[in-house]
Amino acid sequence: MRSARSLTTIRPPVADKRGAILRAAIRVFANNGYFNSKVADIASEAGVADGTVYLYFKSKEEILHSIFDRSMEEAINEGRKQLAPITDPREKLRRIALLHLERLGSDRDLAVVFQVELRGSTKFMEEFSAAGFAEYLGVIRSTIEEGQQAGVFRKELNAKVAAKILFGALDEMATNWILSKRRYKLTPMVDTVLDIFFNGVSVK
Amino acid sequence: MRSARSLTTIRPPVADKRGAILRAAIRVFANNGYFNSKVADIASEAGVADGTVYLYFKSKEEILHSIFDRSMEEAINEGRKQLAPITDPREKLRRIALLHLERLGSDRDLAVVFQVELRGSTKFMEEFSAAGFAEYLGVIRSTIEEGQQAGVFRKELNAKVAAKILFGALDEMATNWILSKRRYKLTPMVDTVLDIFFNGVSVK
Amino acid sequence: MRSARSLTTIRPPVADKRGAILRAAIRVFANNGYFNSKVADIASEAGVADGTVYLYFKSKEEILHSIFDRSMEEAINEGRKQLAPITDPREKLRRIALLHLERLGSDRDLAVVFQVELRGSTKFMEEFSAAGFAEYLGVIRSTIEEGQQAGVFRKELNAKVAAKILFGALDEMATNWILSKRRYKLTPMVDTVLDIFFNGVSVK
Amino acid sequence: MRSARSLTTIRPPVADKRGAILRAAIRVFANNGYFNSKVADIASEAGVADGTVYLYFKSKEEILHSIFDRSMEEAINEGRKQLAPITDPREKLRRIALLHLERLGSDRDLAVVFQVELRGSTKFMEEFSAAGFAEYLGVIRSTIEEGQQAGVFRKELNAKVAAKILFGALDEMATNWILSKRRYKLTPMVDTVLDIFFNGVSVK
DNA sequence: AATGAATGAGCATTCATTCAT
DNA sequence: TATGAATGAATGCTCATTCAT
Repeated sequence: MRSARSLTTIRPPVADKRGAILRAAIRVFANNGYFNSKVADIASEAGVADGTVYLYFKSKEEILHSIFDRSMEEAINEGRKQLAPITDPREKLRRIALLHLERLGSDRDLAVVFQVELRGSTKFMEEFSAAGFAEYLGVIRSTIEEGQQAGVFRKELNAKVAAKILFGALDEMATNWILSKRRYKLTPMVDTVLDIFFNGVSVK
Repeated sequence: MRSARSLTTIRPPVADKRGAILRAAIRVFANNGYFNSKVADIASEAGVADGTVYLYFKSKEEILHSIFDRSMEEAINEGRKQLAPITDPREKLRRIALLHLERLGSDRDLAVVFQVELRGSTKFMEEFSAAGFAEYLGVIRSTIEEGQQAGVFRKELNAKVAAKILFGALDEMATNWILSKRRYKLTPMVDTVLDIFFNGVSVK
Repeated sequence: MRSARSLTTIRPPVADKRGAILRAAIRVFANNGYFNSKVADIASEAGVADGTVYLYFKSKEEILHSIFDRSMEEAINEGRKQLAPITDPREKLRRIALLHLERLGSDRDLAVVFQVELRGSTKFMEEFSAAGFAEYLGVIRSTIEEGQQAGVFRKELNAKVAAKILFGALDEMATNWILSKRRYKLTPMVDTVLDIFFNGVSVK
Repeated sequence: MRSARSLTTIRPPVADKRGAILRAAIRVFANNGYFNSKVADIASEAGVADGTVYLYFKSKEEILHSIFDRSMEEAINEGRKQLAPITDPREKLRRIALLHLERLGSDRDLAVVFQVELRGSTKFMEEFSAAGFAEYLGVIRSTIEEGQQAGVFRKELNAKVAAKILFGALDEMATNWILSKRRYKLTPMVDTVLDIFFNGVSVK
């Protein structure tokens, strides 16, 4: 009996296999790139058999999508929670920027997947754009509009374009941080970005 | 005389095969993505045999690199020429931004390759970053520094970070333009970007 | 009970896939030559998918090596067993020669691979020479030396050269047998070869 | 006129291009093996353009055949000349063996082609066997028969098999010499081979 | 649910050969 | 004769996916 039981118990109870596979995929994609990563690599990194991957994901591509979806969902939920009590548009944008860089800065592998691997296909980029990203940009945009309404940001500015500018700046900070050989903290970049951005969009 | 002439004209004057292959590759990569593009597709698009591709390029990957190299070289040469006579830092930056968006805006396929396909591999991104891109960022940065020296831009700003912000904003304009379903002119975005950026970095 | 058994038997018992592939390769190589044989041919001859070949062998070349290795190992094991009880040097050599021609004579395809395909590359020949072949020649040689010690073979002869002569003679018998259009028994050739060889090396 | 003339003369007068290509092929085949040798390699080694090769040979395979044919023809002509004045069967065999090893021993590359490259295809081996080789073996055989008639070689021996034995021994000497790392003279091996062979076949 | 052996479509690259000059 | 750019058929190997156990 004991032997039978131990046989089952020897293997660590990888309870959340889906999660394990997803985490493994992030690591593998970050190291080799999506197209150069083999499903077998992901499986072995996750400690499961090749076939098991297909019990949780329909295809290799779906894994990439799931990484994006899950991360965006987490980020958006966390974002909503943190933004809820804030009313000052400037403060809101600061929080958004901070969350943006904190999230990427705290998980380099995930950041690589987001900044590099997810960009490698127009197909994905289009969906990406259509899905979570548009929503994200929308949040920035309406916060800017709030600021315009409140009279702190210049009314003549196109809020959508301004939102893209802020996003583009943050995005570039993240990409540069990943590619840089030097190791520095990503979050502090928020200050310069917002210094320039706020000066740029504020009413004098 | 005519016959002699027609002899030369019979076969379509694919004189510049290397160029033809490069142009074909841009189209094919833009449509299918680098990894989903077959060398055979490029060859047939260029109107040459599969093997001919390998007379001009060592590998599929080298084609991608060559696209980048050739385009960057052109852009840099053109840039130098246009920037030479300009002394005002603001004007210089405007010219840079204009060239940036004009170039991408005038060749959607090339833009797709630059904004999407070239981003899909850390390996390439690192080289990219190391090579032309670093130089490009350097030009923006030193122009900003000139502005700081001249007393038009705030001295306390980190010029390198400011350069990244400007680049990131322009880059995002380009990426959004590509992914957008709506067809609009890319170049005019320069105005908003610079409006905000200049207000952001200028001494009051 | 029977059903359980039949479950196992339904799929043709290609139990030993590795062995099946090896046997198929011998047939294919013998018919087309190594360089003209496609991995796909081997796979289909073995009744497996192309990719399956690569589950058992790293490359086409490794298949050729494995054929050699496995056959040599078998031959050497069988040889050791049969030679062990024999003490008379002449008798030993006769046994060696017999085994040599019996083995090749009983599997024409294998013989073709050994006599023809394995010869077609200096690279392989060198390894071949370095590996099993040198050992094989060494056995013949030391048996001849035993005979010299025992006073039955002429002491002034270079045993190594004598060994090569015997091997060369046997090898030629095998090659001729393969290439001949006529079908005859290979083993009996041993008698003439040894008649001449023994007369040639013996003390009068 | 002078200019016209010099134009023709500038290029070194590779008068015998066919021969040059053949010699180049021997070198290339010996170094890389027939299947790994590219026609382009042969052309460049011969100092001609790729296409030129096809003005003298129908195909890559024909080059290999021509190497064999030309060498055999030379060998046979030389052999006939040298054997003509000899009447003693023993002396004749000695001359044959000597010519055999001298020829191979004096041109390692050619030897490699003969001992290794030409063996790599059953197809060729069969033609080889049918063509020059059968004739060669026939000469040895009839010389042995002369010896039997003359009462110096044992009448009960099968002359054809005896011929193969001698050939096999010489062939093995050549192959071993090629593959050996040590550098030694090939021709002296004739002595041991014939010592053993003559003792083996002679009437006591 | 889990396994991992088996599958087979897919593709970059090579190279013998041709042919316009 | 000679050239060498162009051709395009040919193939070893990979890897996402399936499925019998």
